[in-house]
Amino acid sequence: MVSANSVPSNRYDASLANSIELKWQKRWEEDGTYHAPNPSGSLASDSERINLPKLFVMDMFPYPSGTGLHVGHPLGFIGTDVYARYKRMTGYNVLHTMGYDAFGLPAEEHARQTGQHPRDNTNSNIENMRGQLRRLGLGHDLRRSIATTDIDYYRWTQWIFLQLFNAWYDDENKCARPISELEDAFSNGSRILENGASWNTLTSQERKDCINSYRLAFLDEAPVNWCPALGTVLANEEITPEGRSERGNHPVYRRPMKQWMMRITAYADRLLDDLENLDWSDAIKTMQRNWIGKSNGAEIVFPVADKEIAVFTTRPDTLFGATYMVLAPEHPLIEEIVPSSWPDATPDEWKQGFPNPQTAIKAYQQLTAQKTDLDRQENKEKTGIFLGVYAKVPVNDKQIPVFISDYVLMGYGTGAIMAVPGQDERDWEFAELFNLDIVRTVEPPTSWDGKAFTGNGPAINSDFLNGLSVDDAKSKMTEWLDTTGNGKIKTTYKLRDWLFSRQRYWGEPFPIVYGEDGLPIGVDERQLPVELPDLIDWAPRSLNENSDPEPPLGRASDWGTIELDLGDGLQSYKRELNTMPQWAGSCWYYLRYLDPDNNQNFVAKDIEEYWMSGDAGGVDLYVGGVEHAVLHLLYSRFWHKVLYDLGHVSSLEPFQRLYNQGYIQAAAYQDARGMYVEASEVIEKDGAFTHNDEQVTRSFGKMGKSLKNSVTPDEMYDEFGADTLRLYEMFMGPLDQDRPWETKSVVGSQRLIQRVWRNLVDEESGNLNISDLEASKELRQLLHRTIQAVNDDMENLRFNTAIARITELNNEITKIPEDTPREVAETLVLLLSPLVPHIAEELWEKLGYETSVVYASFPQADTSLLLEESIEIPIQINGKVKSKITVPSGSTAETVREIALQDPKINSIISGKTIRKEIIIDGKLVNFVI
RNA sequence: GCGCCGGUGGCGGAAUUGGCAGACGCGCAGGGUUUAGGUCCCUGUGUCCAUUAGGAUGUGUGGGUUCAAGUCCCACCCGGCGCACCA
Repeated sequence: MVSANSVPSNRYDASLANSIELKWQKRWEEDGTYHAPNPSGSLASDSERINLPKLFVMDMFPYPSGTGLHVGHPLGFIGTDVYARYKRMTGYNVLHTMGYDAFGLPAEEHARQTGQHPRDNTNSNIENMRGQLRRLGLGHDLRRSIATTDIDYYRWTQWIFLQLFNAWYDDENKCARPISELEDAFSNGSRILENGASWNTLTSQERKDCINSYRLAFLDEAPVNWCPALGTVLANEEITPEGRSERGNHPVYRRPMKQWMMRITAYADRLLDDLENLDWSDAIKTMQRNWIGKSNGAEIVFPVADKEIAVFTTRPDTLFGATYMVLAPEHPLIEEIVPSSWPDATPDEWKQGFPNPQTAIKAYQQLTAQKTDLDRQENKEKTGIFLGVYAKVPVNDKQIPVFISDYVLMGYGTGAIMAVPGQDERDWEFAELFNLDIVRTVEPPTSWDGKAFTGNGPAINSDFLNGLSVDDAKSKMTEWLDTTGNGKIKTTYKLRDWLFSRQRYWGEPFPIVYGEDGLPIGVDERQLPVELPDLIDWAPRSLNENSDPEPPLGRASDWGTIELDLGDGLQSYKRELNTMPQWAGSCWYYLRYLDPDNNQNFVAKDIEEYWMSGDAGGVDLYVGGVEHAVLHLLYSRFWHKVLYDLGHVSSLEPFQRLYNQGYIQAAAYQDARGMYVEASEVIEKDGAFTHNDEQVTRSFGKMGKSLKNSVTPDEMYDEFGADTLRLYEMFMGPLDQDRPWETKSVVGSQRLIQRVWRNLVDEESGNLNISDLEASKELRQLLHRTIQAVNDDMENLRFNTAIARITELNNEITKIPEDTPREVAETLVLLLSPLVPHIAEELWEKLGYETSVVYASFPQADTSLLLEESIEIPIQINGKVKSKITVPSGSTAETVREIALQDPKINSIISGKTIRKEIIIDGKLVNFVI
């Protein structure tokens, strides 16, 4: 039906946009337009592009959730797509694809609720998301797409696990090596056991235990984070600062359990040092540095009763100022040293009314155990109690009292400190509370009126250190400790080993079995994959903090036992029933993109070398949210370094350049009860907001289901089209910044495409409407200045300003009364094509090209056209602009000065006055000071 | 408390090395096209004063350096993020 109004039949509107978009999406898929050739293997081709420099662009892959995408999700995906398209047009073989991080809790929860197998649910979610991303026109090489749940994928995740299981960390050479080399070294005597025992005298069981204790993936009985609500244990990285689960915010309890661990601590120094060479934001680097938490210092041994207690300090130079010692309430030696009665002359305030140290200590320990981590953090009032014993300071033989207090943490250092109130604020506070001695060992400045002095200054009250600076005193004291055997240099880290097992169904099974001796054995790699069994029983279990975790795989009874021949005949083995955490699959997916069909190897060596080469090597651009700063990014770097050590990859780091995109936020509305109401139903009137005639209040937050403020891409396609959505998201602001979504502003981006279309195409007939005449000099100059600016912006991911420059150019084209000259029209289409690929393809085709615009050359500026013949220069008097003059470019300062002085306005201001100073900046401005 | 990032019109945001603040877009106002609304097109739009010409003022606050400061320096306020009794 032709409507009564007179909208031209070929106006660029949503329906035209949609038909163009669907046409090209189909064409691209049929033509394999975005297929990037590999140097060999199943994805090799005779394409010349293999000879171009490579570029590997990647997004943090999404979890395929059941609710689908909202417009906030694809911001980074569009950004990488624009960049990848730009680089394709400037002569790169670009690899860009998308995978799915598809193991995880939601699919399992869904299975519990519906009885549907997680695999079915996951696969349909992936299909749904693929469709949504395809509709956006993202230029992905879909042959390379993987899901972590694919058996052909997790087979190799298991293979990498075996690499870690079958490796140990050689501290001397600072790299991972095959575990067989360690065994050889022990048996031929080139390496001796830590406890000095002889390898030959060990039983075979003892040898296995010894070797197992060295593996990079190992079983350990250690306090872990047990979350009964989720039914699983969790890594430290998955616990919030409040001590709850990151997912779901459930309570978490610390309990010792035997679990799989990854020896990430062995890589602490390399993970820290190699940050230097990465092109990552300082914010993320700082977060990783904080998480690793390295501090250099010394371990000093204090005799206490008939025992020795080691403390860790970063300030060995202050040892002469140690006036008491504090142990963490959980310190294992407490029970062995606590006496049955208070020593003579113990001050009453140290006893706190308790009849003897043993009851006092017990009471304090109970008090601490009741405190949550949050209490312990928030309430920083010092508390503690005297342990009833004294320690001897090694350097001056002073007897100092030993306390326990919860301001000392068992999880850091040795769980014991020497307290130096003179140089430590916390110790000063504690010393005041218990009336303990305070000895300054660093002289504060004369103006100092504070308490503890933590700055630099000459050592005092410190015998052989007196007069030395803090740094010199540290090294001298460390030397003394070392030669006298009272201590040694020590480095500590906050980083703990990575808890790697989960009691979940929907994850990778471990390629591990247990023999009769109960020790873990790695499955032979030829027996991979270890496939997840199908489960029937999805019923939830009610667990509490005292329950033991129940791995769901334990319910698949046949599966748990297996007959294997591991070299000594067919025997029965028990399978590991835990599964790997979700981070396992995301640790290495970038490598599988490179060679997804390879069934001989996780990636072929030459293909890996081709795509991962570069300055320091790795993915050339990795874009994603800041929330993965320490989890995924740290784990992935760790695995990559292990693979590097074992010779499986060629680059030291996985991600050379990391870019954190911002989030799209949107207005959210709450009613009087504080409940969120559907944002799309809120009506604004005179600055007030109502929902069903009820007053609501507005705030801004991350777009999503919980704030009921989602806008879906589908709504945007119906109203504007995918190109408009892409353009709007790129135009909203810098890619790394959060920005509020405003549906009413989207029309501006549609107008730009509409005007470009109208400048090239007759809206009535749909025919090309351009001229073969040359562009005017002015237009051509503007064209080349635009080309220059857009290239610069694209290179630096500044898409918002690139779009502004293109808009300016198009506004000028709109103003010329004649048809648009072809050279301008073609350039405009090319400049726009990374941003709005569908309409660009359509126009490119109309312009007579038979090959895709995707591989056309991006315009390069003719620098000779960038110089202007004449330029406008502002003339200031006393720094304020009073007039402007136009002079030929390249005019001498003297000429500019003459013309400026002749300007009538300037002349009238300065006539009769003396010019005290003249500033003439070539081509920029003139300033007369009067 | 410590560290990092940020604060520019009604709104999103532009401004190489200090050199014309507010590019580009939204919104708004006026006009054109249209029976009307919408679409589309044109013009204007930091604030204040002035009918106009023009003038003053202006980048969180207060100081400073400079011929010239959104940009550099000092002190502070506000917002976001990270770390937080780490010895």
